[in-house]
Amino acid sequence: MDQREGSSASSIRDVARRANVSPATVSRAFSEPRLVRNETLQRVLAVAEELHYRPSRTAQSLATGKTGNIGVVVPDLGNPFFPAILKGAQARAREADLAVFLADSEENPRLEMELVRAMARQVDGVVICSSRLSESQLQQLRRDTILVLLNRRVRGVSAVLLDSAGGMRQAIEHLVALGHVRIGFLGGPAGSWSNHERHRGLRAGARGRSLEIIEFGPLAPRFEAGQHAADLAVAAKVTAVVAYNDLMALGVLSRLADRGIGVPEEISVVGFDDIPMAGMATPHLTTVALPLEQSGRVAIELLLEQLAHPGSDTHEQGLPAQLIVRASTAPPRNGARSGLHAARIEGPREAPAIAESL
Amino acid sequence: MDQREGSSASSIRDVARRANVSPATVSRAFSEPRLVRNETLQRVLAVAEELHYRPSRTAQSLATGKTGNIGVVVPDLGNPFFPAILKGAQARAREADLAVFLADSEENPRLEMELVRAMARQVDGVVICSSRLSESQLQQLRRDTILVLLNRRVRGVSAVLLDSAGGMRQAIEHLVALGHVRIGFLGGPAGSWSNHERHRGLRAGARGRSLEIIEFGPLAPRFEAGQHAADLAVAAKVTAVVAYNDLMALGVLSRLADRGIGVPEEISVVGFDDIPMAGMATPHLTTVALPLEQSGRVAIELLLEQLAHPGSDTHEQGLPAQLIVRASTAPPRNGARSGLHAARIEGPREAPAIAESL
DNA sequence: ACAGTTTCTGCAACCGGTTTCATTCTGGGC
DNA sequence: GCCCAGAATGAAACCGGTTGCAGAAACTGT
Repeated sequence: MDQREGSSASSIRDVARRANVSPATVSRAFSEPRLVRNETLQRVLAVAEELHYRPSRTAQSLATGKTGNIGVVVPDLGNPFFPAILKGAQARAREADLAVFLADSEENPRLEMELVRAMARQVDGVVICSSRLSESQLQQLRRDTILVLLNRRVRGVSAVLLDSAGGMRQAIEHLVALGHVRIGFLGGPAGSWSNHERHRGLRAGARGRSLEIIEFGPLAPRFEAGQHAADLAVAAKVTAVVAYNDLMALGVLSRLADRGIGVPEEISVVGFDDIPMAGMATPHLTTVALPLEQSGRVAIELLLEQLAHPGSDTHEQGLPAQLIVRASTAPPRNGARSGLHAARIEGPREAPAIAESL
Repeated sequence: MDQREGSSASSIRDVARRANVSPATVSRAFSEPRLVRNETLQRVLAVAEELHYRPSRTAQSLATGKTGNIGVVVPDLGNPFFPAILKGAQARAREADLAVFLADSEENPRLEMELVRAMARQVDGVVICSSRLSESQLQQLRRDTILVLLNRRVRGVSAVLLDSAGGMRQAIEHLVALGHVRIGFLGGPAGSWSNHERHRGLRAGARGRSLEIIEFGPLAPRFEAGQHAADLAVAAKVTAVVAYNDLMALGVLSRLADRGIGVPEEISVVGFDDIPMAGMATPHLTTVALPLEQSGRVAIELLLEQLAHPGSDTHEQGLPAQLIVRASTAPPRNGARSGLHAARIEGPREAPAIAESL
C-alpha cells in the first residue's frame, strides 16, 4: 500500500500511532513485554513487524546510559596472537548481545591512549590486550570507563593472565625429564612483558635443579633471529634449545636442517605459542600452547561481571598454558649427560618479585 | 574545588551554564567554531577543558543521523587473510575518524545476515569481506545500509576485487617461461569464490599454450591436503605444482622433502597468498602475494565515497596480485621438456563467463 | 453493586546533543 | 550620530527512545 521507500526507518511514534497506543507502550512492548496486556502486545508487535520497525540502539543508549557496545584494543592485528584472542572475545560478546568496537594501536602507547579515550564515550567497557601503557596511564583511563586487561596486571582492574611462566616451567621440566642438563634459551624482545614472564618461568623451572641455562638475546621474535641463534646455540654445545616463540623455534629448525644437524637426535627444540605452523614443521615442533581464544572469552566474562555489578571487586583470572609434546624433543645423545657437570647452577634462589615490570 | 567525582561526565548544558552561554553556542564551538566569536570560543573551550567535557557521540548520532561508525564483517578471524584486511581497513577508518565495529560470521550465512542487520542500525555503512550470502540476500541488506563488498561483486554495490585470477595467470606464465609443460594444480574448496577465481586464472594462463594441466581436488585448503596431494602429483609425473594456497604448498614441500624429492630440481612448487611462513620455508616458496592490507584501505575508501555522495555511482576497484619468485621454482630437468608432448592441450577456447558464481 | 486491588496505559520529562529561526550585537559607511 | 548589513547568540523544537508517576481499566471479594 504505502511503501514509502524514501522515508527513513520508522520510529517508535510511527508504530504507536498506527497501533493506537502511546510510544511508551511500544517501548515497553519491546523492553518489558510482561508489562503490557497480551492483546495490546500482539497488536503492537504486528504493526512493528509490518513497518519493519527496529528500535534504534543509539536512542536507547542515550536514554538508558548503557550503549550495549564494548571496545577491544590490540597492539597489532598482524600478530596472529591477537586475532585469536579477538575471535573468542567477539564470540562471547555476541552471546551477550554486545557489539564490539575494534582498534589497533600499532604498538603505539600514545595512540593506544587516544583510542581508549575515544572509545570510552561510546562503550560500556574496554578490553585492552597486552597494553603498552604505563600503570599510571591505565589508572587514568580507568576513570573514563570500565577496563579489563589481558596479560597485564594493575591495581583495581580485572584482568586475565595467560600463564606463560607456567608454560615455560613445563617446557623445562619436560627437557629435564628427558635428561637434558645444558639448555639454551633464546630470549625475546627486551622490554616485553611476555618475555619477562617467560623468563621468570624459565628460572622457576630451573630452580633447585642441576641445570645449566645458557641465555642468548635479547632477540627479535622472528624467524631470522632463530636461524641466527641456532648457530650460537650449537657453538655453545647445548643439547636443547627453548625459544621465546615458535617463529624463532622454526628458524632454529630451519637452520639446523641446513647444517645437517639432526633434530631431535642431536638437539631438542621447544617453541612457544603453538602457532598453526608449529605442527606442520619437520619435525613437528614441541611447543607450549596458550588458550588464546578462551582468554578472549574470559576477558569479556570479567567485563560483564563488572558491568552487572559496577564497583564490585575486580578479579584476576589466570589461564594455564599447556605443553604440547611433539617430535622435536628427545633425550640427549648418550655422553652429553655426563659431560660438563653442573659447571654453573642456575636458579638457586627465589625468583625476583613478580611485580617489577607491571 | 568542586570536583564532584560521583556525578557522571559533564554535558553540554553544564558547560553552557558555567560559561554563561547557551548550549547552542557550546555546540557550535565544537562543530563550527568559526560561527562563534573568538573571545566566546576561548571561554567555552576553557570551561570545557576544565570540566573534562567531551561531546557524546551517541547524542550526536541521534541528532545528526550520522553515527561515525562503520562495520566490518569477516567470515573467520582465524584465517590470517582477514586480520590483514582488517588491519588496513582499521587504519584507514581511523584516519577518517570512524570507529569500527567488528563481527565474525563464523562462515555462517544466517549469522552473517543477522550481524549485518544488527549493525545496520548503528553504523553508516558496512564492509563485508568474502560474503557467504546469496546475491538476493545482499540486495536485501543493501536497503538497510550502505554496503561495500570485498572479493565479491553484486549489482549496484561498490566492491574491491583482489585479482586472484591475474595472480594465477602470472604463476602459470612464470612456469611456462621456465619451460614447464606438464603442471599440476591442487584445487581448493569446491564452492569457494576464491577457488573459482584462481581456477579461472589458471585456464586463462594456459589458454593458447601447449600445456598440460593436471588437476587434483577439490581439496581442503590445508597443510595436510598438500602433503597428500604431493604424492598424487609425483605419481602424475608433473614437473611443477601450483597450489590453491600457501598452506597446501607448504604441505607439498614438506612431503617432498620427506620423500627425498628435490625442490626445485625435480619439481617446482608455487603457492598462493604469501603468508609469512612462505618466505621461511625451505626452499623459500615462490608464491602470489595479494595486497590485503591495501584492499582493506580501499574498501573504506569506497565506503567513504558512498557516504559523501549517497546514491552516487558505485565503483568496483580491482587490486593486482603479484607473483613473488623465490627459490621453489626452476626450469624442469632436461628431457622433461621433450617427453610427452602436447598430449592434452588445455585452455584452447574462451574462459566461461566471469559472472557465473557471483 | 461497590470498595479495594492489581494490571495497563498514557503523559510528560529527560538523555545530550544539533539546527532553524528570530533576536540582539557589532562595526562600517555616510 | 544614525542606519543597516552581517555576525553572534539564544530559544525552542527535534532526534528516538525510556521511565516515574498518576489515572484508567480490569479484576477481586463480598
